[in-house]
Amino acid sequence: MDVSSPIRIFCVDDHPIMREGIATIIRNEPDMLLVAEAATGREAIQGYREHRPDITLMDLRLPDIGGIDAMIAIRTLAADARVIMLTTYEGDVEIQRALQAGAQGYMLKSMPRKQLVEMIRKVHSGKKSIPPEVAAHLAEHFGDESLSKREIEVLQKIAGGNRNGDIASLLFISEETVKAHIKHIMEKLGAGDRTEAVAIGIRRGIIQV
Amino acid sequence: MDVSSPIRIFCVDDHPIMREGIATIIRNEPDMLLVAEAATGREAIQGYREHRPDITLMDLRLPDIGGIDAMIAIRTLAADARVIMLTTYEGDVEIQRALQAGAQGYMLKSMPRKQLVEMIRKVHSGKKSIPPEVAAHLAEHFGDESLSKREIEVLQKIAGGNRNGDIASLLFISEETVKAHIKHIMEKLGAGDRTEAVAIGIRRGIIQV
DNA sequence: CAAACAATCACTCGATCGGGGGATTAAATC
DNA sequence: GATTTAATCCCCCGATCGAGTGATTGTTTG
Repeated sequence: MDVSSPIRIFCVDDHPIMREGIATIIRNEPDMLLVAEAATGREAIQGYREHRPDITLMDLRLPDIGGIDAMIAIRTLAADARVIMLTTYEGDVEIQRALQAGAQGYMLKSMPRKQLVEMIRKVHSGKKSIPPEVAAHLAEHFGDESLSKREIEVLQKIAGGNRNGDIASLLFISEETVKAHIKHIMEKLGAGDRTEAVAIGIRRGIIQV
Repeated sequence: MDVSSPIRIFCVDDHPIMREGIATIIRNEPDMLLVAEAATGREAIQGYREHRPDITLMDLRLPDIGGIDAMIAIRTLAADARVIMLTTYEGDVEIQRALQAGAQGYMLKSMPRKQLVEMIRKVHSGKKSIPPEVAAHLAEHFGDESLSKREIEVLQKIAGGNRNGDIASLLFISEETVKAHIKHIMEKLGAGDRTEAVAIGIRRGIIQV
């Protein structure tokens, strides 16, 4: 291990206690250095620009700009940026989106310390890293058709208690079209009715509550 | 501050990183001492019995026995046990249940370090402590009628995509009774239809997804 | 270019839902 | 003992939903 150039780490999380924990873990690793912290997506982008860290640990849920969007912004201004998503489980859709958007690692907050530092080293060495627990969640819905933008929009309205006619008015389309969308949503999610579709959508992170 | 007898703290959380953060924060407070850690509800009860801490910091979501039930068990064997719930926001119903079950404090993981140590001192001195952010969530639904056991059961079935007839069979009651329950559920939650009732139930922590 | 997909709309029809009116019983609370 | 609440059941009926079976247009992709 090259002591002269430690892995420079940037930690983004809106929970101060969590940041404290990450800071302490990194402090105990001689080959790592925490160079900056951020609590929001905006701060994350700004902080990356300033510090140019080797590894960015990014929470998914942030107050202003979400973790995935912040990562996309960072990777736009530095395509080689290495980002590890560090979060509580949020539904397979979020994992998928994060990896598609270029995350090199996806770590659950419930995992042991050791696994975190191992993942940091692995990603720093240029490899991607997805723990088996995360991969399992991903595999569970692998190959499932994902909802289109419009379908998600409709599902969101359904969750709000809107009837088909209401949704039609809100989206400026006919009620028949709404029904077609709902049919597809139910098929894709494997739901028996609109209500189950909402429950599944929330569980899988497709819509927010 | 009496240096000879620090506040003895017991930390229960299934996230190792979070425990590390709490440990570090407490380590920096000269009048506090972390005497034990636990990662599950069962371990929490066992750990309390062994260490008899002054303050127990308890996460709401734990793998085996939930935080609230673990607290109830602890308070059964030591009625004067002081427990602070430390969690991400889970819905007002959880806060309410925790406080009703005897928690002396309710802290969100998104709050600053300082507030945590202040709460620990306050609760140790015998006061209850609920931060304004948490109180606001509580107030939002204060006075709302809560769902009965049966109603929650029905709501859970609705979320599973069951039709009224199915629910009737599953619960060995008539479909008319199911409809009566659903009517009450929608009234109490202020939902326009069964689907919105499910969305609200999930958001408020009444049913799990 | 063909194929696949997203998004739009139309018509029918039986099943399901939810509002409106009740009612009874048992348990808990006052 | 009176009141409240939970849980159960009944009938009627219009509104809504979801299945079935279509179609058109534009975009993306192999």
